[in-house]
Amino acid sequence: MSVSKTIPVAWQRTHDHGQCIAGAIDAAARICESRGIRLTPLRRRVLELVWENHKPVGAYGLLDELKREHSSAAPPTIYRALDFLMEQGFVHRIQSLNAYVGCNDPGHSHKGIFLICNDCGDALEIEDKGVANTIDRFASRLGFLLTSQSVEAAGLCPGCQEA
Amino acid sequence: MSVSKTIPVAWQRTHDHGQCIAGAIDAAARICESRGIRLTPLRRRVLELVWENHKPVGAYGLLDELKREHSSAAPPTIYRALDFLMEQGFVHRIQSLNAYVGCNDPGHSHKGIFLICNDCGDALEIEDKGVANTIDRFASRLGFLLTSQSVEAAGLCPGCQEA
DNA sequence: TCAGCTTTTGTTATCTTATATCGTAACGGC
DNA sequence: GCCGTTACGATATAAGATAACAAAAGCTGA
Repeated sequence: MSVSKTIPVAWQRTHDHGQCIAGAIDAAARICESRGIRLTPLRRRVLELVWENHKPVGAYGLLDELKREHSSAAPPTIYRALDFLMEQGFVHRIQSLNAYVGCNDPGHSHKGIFLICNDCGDALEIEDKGVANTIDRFASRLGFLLTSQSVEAAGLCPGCQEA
Repeated sequence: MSVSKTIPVAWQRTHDHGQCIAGAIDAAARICESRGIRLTPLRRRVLELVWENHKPVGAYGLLDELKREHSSAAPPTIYRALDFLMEQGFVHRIQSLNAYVGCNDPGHSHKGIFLICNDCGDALEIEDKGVANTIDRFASRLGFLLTSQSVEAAGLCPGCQEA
């Protein structure tokens, strides 16, 4: 894969999928192993499908793909798998899109930021402590006990601005 | 309204609704006036309904309330009104709840943070430049052109922790 | 090994949220 | 008063998510 000079590398990371999928699945498998839980064929396949789309995908999009090879699949099939994958931190849900995307860095804190392109639909996950810490400070100042947070920003990615 | 000593005042702001509704409607009316757009009776009523619930409300919840007095209301009625109110910055959408809430401070930047209580369902809007600026910096560093952002944190508010 | 438990998946139905589409009515400038 | 624009009415349907219960698969220990 060649890297354009006009587009920051960090943005392109999302597009660099070829080998990433296998890596992500392997990582998930190892994590499951170490946690003593089961990455069943179904769950593994859904995780693959999430990664094979290089963009956030809706649950029913995944379901359509899964049905091609697994005709018994129904909405609960997908949602159960996604719930599992999210609990384990392998997949993120993009709230503003009702869509799901593979986590670049499972095992980590999951307090990332998503930059979502309104044109091409791609989403870049940024790991950052700064925003999360600011939110933490606000919460504790107000006596609020945090359990999760979601930071999403939408706009136009470098590639789509050119067009 | 009395202010508990164990709960930070800022959190309680959300609950102080009595006079706020009229104020919010008036503010919206003035802003519409100055922008040369129309706060029709329907739109005004939907804005009131949003405020009358002191928590984020779903579109179909609003629709049920609207139907009582306006039997012709249907989903598009509510969604059109909400779209208008959001465009004008009078109402926020809470992505993680698919729900809508009045904006404490229309006319302002709309780069707030929401702290959402998983127990009582209340949402506190915090105006903060820090998080927004951090996101802006990330975006411009990556060449991303921002148009909107959504920062939501969930957990337990002070009141619900006591229980 | 197989009985009994836990976890996962199958199956059907239903619920919630949101849009598409097309027709009609109200408003506002000229 | 005409006419373009904007707003609303009405129906249908898409899209997203969950409830509830049955069946199968995997694990565990006698």
